[in-house]
Amino acid sequence: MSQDINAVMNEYLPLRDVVFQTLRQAILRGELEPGERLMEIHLANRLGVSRTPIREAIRKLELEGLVVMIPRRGAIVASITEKDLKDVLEVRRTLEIMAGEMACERITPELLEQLKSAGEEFRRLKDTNDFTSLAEVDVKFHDVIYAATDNQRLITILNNLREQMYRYRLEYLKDTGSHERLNTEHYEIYEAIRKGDKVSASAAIGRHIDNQRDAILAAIREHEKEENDKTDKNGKSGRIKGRKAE
Amino acid sequence: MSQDINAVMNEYLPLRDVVFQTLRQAILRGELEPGERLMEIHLANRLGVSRTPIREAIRKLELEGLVVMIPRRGAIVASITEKDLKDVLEVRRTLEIMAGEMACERITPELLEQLKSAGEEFRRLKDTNDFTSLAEVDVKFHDVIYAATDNQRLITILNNLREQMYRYRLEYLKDTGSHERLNTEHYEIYEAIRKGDKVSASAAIGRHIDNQRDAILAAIREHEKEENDKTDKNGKSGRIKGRKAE
DNA sequence: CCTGTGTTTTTTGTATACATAAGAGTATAA
DNA sequence: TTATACTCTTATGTATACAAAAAACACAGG
Repeated sequence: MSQDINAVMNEYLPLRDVVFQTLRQAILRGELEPGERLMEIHLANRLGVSRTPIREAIRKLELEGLVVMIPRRGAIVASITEKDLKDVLEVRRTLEIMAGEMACERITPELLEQLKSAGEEFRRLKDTNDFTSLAEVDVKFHDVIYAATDNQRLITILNNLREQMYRYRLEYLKDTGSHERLNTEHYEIYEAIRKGDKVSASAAIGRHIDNQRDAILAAIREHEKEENDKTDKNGKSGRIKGRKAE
Repeated sequence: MSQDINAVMNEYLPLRDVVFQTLRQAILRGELEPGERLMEIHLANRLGVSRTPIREAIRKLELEGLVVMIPRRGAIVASITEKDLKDVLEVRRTLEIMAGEMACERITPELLEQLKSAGEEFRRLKDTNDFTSLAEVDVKFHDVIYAATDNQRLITILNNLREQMYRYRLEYLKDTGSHERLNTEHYEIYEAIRKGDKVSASAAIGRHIDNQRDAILAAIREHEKEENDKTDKNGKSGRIKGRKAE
């Protein structure tokens, strides 16, 4: 079909973009740990390209805040402090509420339908152990609300803020006890948007993010505690790359 | 003084960053027009560096959305549609209000003092024709509010959003009729924050941004009308670089 | 055992080289 | 005149080369 032809036509991706997406994923998934150095030659060999695309990808990661440059030293994976996360969540809370209120006014019937399905799918999955799918559906749910705002800038910013905590998402979704509450919250949000009730939508989304916030912060603290225990016990911590940077 | 030593120590800036800032300024000030191509060799010669730093700077501009890449064709300066600007202003309005409310709670006496001075300085300048200084003071006023939020992520996003319209700022500040109103608005905002009155602060900032919005949109429409008149009259429009891109 | 110094290695920052795609221009044929 | 094929130019995309800074190391001296 012509769709395929189009796909082939758009198939061209500069190496720098491939590298960018690869590194980005690796950082957000935690495969590259905070503090770990990104050495150009090493990455170039590993990915089978020259330093040039690597460097250009790093420039983008730099602007996105996923890596930090140390002059004449190169890039290291940015570490997120608890303060950073609180800041991100504070902004995200405001913008998620904004998006929800806008969705109340602007959502289309098709998107409303999609929102419903996403909610239902979450409900179906909530008692399974398929955390990856669960995370995807959760993303989908919010994506629909974003799309309903018809504000591309808002969507971009919200996606970016959300991705900042991607590393912790799976972590806290493993707390199965919260699934029921998440499900309820989704339903409340859906209902509020369906009715066009901005006040309820705002309140529900606020609660939703607050709960997420608490869960993520708890997960982080748990995670850090484990890390400390590990390094305390055996000095030669399992991995070299785990080193925090100054 | 030791401040100077420190300055010298931090004096090192990779060429890519110099180029980045240079190009960025040029775009935001309108020296590089929307649709204009950024050709690497040309820029390299002009700035006296090789293509490498130019390319790395372009990668950052790309992520920031200030340029758009066309595959195997290079970068062109992104053009802002009216919809884009409305989107930006919509998000900015929400976040400026958020910042104002946070400032009500968290502002320190020193920052409050700075806010007062910035307001007063604006008042002093408002009847002069020094639009550049006026713009700077206006920036300063908002910067103080941002600083008071103690939320670095919010500050970064707000700065970015504000810069998106930098190209139009001088334009609309030339409308001297609005200066008195701007001055009043600044005072209202200052007073609300001083009192810690979130409701008033929110309302005042909302009005402030709404007015700015109207002024900027008016300036753009005026600007575009002029452009059209120009190109309509003499087919060979004065500049090659003015060409819009597809 | 620690400390300071000179040397080597590694890695970045920048420049340049080379292959290829896209576009412009040109000549030729209908 | 218009269309088409062919060349030629230009600019990008990627790889490589080279200089210089920083880190790692070794070694002499206290």
